[in-house]
Amino acid sequence: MQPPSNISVLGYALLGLVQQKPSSGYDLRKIFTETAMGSFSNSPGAIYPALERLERHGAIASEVKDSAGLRRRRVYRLTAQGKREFKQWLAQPITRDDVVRGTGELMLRFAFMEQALGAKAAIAFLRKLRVELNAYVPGLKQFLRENGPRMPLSGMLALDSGIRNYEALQQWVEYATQTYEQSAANKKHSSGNPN
Amino acid sequence: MQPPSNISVLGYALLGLVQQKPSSGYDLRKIFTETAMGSFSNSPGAIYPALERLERHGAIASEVKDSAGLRRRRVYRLTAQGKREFKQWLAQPITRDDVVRGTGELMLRFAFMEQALGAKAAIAFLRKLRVELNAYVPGLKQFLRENGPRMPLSGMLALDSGIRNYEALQQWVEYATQTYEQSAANKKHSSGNPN
DNA sequence: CATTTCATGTAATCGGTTACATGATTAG
DNA sequence: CTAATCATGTAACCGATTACATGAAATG
Repeated sequence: MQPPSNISVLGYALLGLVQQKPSSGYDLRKIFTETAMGSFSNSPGAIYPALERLERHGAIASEVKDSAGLRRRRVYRLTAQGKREFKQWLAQPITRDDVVRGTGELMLRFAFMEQALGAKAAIAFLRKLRVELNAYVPGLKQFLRENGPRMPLSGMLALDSGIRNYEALQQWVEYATQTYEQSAANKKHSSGNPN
Repeated sequence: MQPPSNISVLGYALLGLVQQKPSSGYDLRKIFTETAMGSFSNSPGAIYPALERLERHGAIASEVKDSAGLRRRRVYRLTAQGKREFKQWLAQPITRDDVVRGTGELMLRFAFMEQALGAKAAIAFLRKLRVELNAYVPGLKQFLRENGPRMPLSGMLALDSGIRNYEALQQWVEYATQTYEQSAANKKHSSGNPN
């Protein structure tokens, strides 16, 4: 239990992916280049050291596989400790800072949330996100109303773009909440906190 | 004319701000904490070294002012070279990577564009952004259609959120374009490339 | 057989984070 | 006089970027 987890966002992204499926560094790089997770670096100089750090930290463990004529691959899987730390990261309360700093990390957390914490946690996350957005967005709009006229047109528009982003996020929160409630209604079992 | 400009995004944000108005490090920190530019770090350990680098690089110049009982302030202004490099950054063609990596930097560029390059450049920027978005977004939607059903619900929704962001941006591009065309029509002069 | 793709690394550099330090000025 | 705010720094650390290196297997 090293000095309290200093895992970077990239680190958590990697944890989430190896949790879904044990993977090699190469697999993970491919995910970053080929799927919609392109906001992360796919460079070997980022991923391989990050994996090494996570392994040293005890969050993942590796095993070299030499299967069937293919080149040797070092496959990582999540350890029990890693799962614990990953869940902790997911379960963090949403802060205003999370919303200000950009919603990328929040979305990353949400993307992995259902699998790791269950549907109930995902719904609670959405509820809290709605609250934070409702607390934050009106201030932005007010700022635009008050200062917009005095700003250069492009500056004002850039700010407007940011606001529209948050508004789109608000709408998404409603949509996502509905989707979850429907899905919870459809299958009557659902959503106990999975191991 | 040092090794070709290695200015960071924060660096360009600072250039843009001191271009609008010569400022001290403290002024700039306040802007990052108090206005909607909160995505940038307001920590002294980020800003003061960044200003020093920019000055060493020759993009800004400083002057210590001791005006009227206040504490000494080191006020930075943009140099001719700095203005040149700043414009270069603004005038860069929009790449697909700019769109994939996140639209924050693009918006920062747009926010400063009118003042530094004129309305025509801003309109051209919007046109190019529209093209890039039209080239990128359909692929994302297709990916969602094809893989969504097989993804965990929260993963699918997170992807959907990203797409909605891009769609909101597309709508904003239309709105911003119209706004600029109106504003260009209103004042018949407008939009020659300012010095 | 040559080239591409698979797959994992390594080294230099550098910017940002965190935390601490310092002094001057204003407010209560 | 004390506390808060103004204002500028500094130092340790660390993660990401960039670029290079290597070598094996598959492809043409």
